[in-house]
Amino acid sequence: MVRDDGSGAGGVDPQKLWQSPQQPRKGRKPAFSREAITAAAVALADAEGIDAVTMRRVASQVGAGVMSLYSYAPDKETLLRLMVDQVNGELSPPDPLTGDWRADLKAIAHAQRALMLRHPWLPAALFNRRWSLGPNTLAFLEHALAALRPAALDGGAKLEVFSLITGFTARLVADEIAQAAFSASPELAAAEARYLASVAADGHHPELAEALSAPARPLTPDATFARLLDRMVDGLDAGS
Amino acid sequence: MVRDDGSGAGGVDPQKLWQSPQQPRKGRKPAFSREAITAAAVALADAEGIDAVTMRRVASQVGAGVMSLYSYAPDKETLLRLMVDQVNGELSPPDPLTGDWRADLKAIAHAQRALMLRHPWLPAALFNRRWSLGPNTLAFLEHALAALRPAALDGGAKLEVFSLITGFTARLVADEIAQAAFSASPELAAAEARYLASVAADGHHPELAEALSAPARPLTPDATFARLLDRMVDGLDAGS
DNA sequence: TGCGTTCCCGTACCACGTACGAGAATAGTA
DNA sequence: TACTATTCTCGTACGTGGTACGGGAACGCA
Repeated sequence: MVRDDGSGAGGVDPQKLWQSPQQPRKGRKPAFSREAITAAAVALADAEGIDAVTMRRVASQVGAGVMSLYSYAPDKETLLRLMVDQVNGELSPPDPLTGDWRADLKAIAHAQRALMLRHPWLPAALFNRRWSLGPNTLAFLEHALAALRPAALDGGAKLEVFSLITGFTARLVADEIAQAAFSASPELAAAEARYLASVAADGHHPELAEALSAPARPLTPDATFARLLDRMVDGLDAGS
Repeated sequence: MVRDDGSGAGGVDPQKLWQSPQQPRKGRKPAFSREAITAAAVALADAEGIDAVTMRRVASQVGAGVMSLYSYAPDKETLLRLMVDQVNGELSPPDPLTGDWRADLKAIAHAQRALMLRHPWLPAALFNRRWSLGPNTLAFLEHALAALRPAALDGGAKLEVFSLITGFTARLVADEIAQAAFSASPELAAAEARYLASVAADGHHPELAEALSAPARPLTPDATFARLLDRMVDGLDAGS
């Protein structure tokens, strides 16, 4: 079951998860691999959305029985964490650092945004579960911390900034994706527009009416993201 | 099924949902009410988490049969939207505006944070679904737009700022809640600490090792939120 | 060859959202 | 007062989901 809030606090010991004790020599040889299973799950999520990622469908995609998956991940929640870490691997190798930490931070955010657009389920997957620091995620975090080295921030603040930028990016990309899906359905968009028009006309929401009556700026999502990111990053270096 | 990404774009016409055509005079009288059902769902989510909100449990809580709920909400997704709008009603009446839009915006964010702490499922509920503008949400949005009136922003930018502040608050509160749940389990926290220590000691993550070795600042979540909020809001007024 | 170990996966259970449709309650009409 | 149309209630049932259980198959080693 997909956790919808922050409670529950994840259940698997990270050492058991990420630091596998290599192959023992005895017993039947594994017919599949954690990587292949995770890749199949990612492909499914990319193609049909996160709801398509069920244990049955992932299993059939890799040619395994359903319960075989449980030899590679103790539960579905863990499989989702593996998915997140696997796609984070696409962030390597990152752009080399320039020494300008603001510019480097922006480059990091842009790379994350591109990743999230490639895997539209990623923003929600990040929001819904606690950070799970697999090897790829750790590598990228390490890179981000290196980028922040010239900034006058202590360790905790650096981690905070990284989390903030990631969350900011996830939110904007989620909006962007939702907006795209929404606009793709003319009837839904029309219904929404009709509703907003009736609200604006009811006399109880003058500010909203005015905000909606402003001419829609033809800004691309890219421009909006870049502009807000600049604001946010430039606002970060005001001394504590 | 809980939507986990932004796709799917919600399915109910907002006019049908929010602008009910009052009571028709004919037919059997309703035994329950949308408000009571929503309140029961909210109470359940507050007490046991969002996963406890199932149609069966909500129904038994209000003393109804399961299928009776479908006379008041066409599906579970809609019930979740009703929940969000109902708790947004707790934001009224808001603090009066001072005319200092930055201060007013901060007050708005603090009110939202308090609401989210009271209803820990709210951040994820907001993140996972598209904005659903029920009457209470609209009233609060109207208030926020009024607060932004003195700012030199066009209509679209005001809406953007509101969305940004809400998302920022949701993210920090989600972290805060997750952290609290995590710390509440000594064994989980210990396992994580052990894992991080081993990562820091592996020699491949010097920046992370340094960041973690910094003495933990004894900052309260309140202070952290206030500090980051100040940075963010003060960074907003740099001209576009 | 046998044994211990590891992995594969068919079957089964329970919980979920919700479609269907029969029955009960109500208001308007004759 | 009957009749009827309308509106709501809710028991049953279906399909799908995660996953516990446990028997059997494949492998390394003695």
